[in-house]
Amino acid sequence: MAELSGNDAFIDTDKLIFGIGQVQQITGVSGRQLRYWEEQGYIQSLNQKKGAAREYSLHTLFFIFHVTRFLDDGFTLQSAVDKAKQFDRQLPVLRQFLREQLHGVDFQDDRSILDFGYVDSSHTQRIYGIVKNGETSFEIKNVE
DNA sequence: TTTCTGACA
DNA sequence: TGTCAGAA
Repeated sequence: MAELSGNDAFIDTDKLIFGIGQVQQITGVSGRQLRYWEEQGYIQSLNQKKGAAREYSLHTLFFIFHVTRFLDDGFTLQSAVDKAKQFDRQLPVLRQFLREQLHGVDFQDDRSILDFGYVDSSHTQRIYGIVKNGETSFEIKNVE
């Protein structure tokens, strides 16, 4: 039985690795830049062996993608990296919150309803997240 | 063929 | 940063 590290995901994302060529195709960042970014300590590749072909984790691939987004927004490389790091920090928290508080999703005619369960321990109100016409909102309903 | 390092414009 | 050379 394969062992899943990190989280309880069905796919062991730690085993999803990409070569520098793949990262170039996916993110649009040149190999020259990737090597430079690594040299500057902005990103990290898996095998730090000298002369060996670089490999990047899925996490790093995401990180690089986010950096390019902030770069496109006009940030300097340094601040784009900082922004990407901040974004990275949010992911575990967002995952945990959704995993524990999102009880289900209902699809109705014109809208989707996310069930976030009871508002508090009195169990008198339930809170829902609404997605309708590309807009989102909350709704609280009494459940006597 | 692809990637690596180092170097130059 | 792009690109080129010479070596894995």
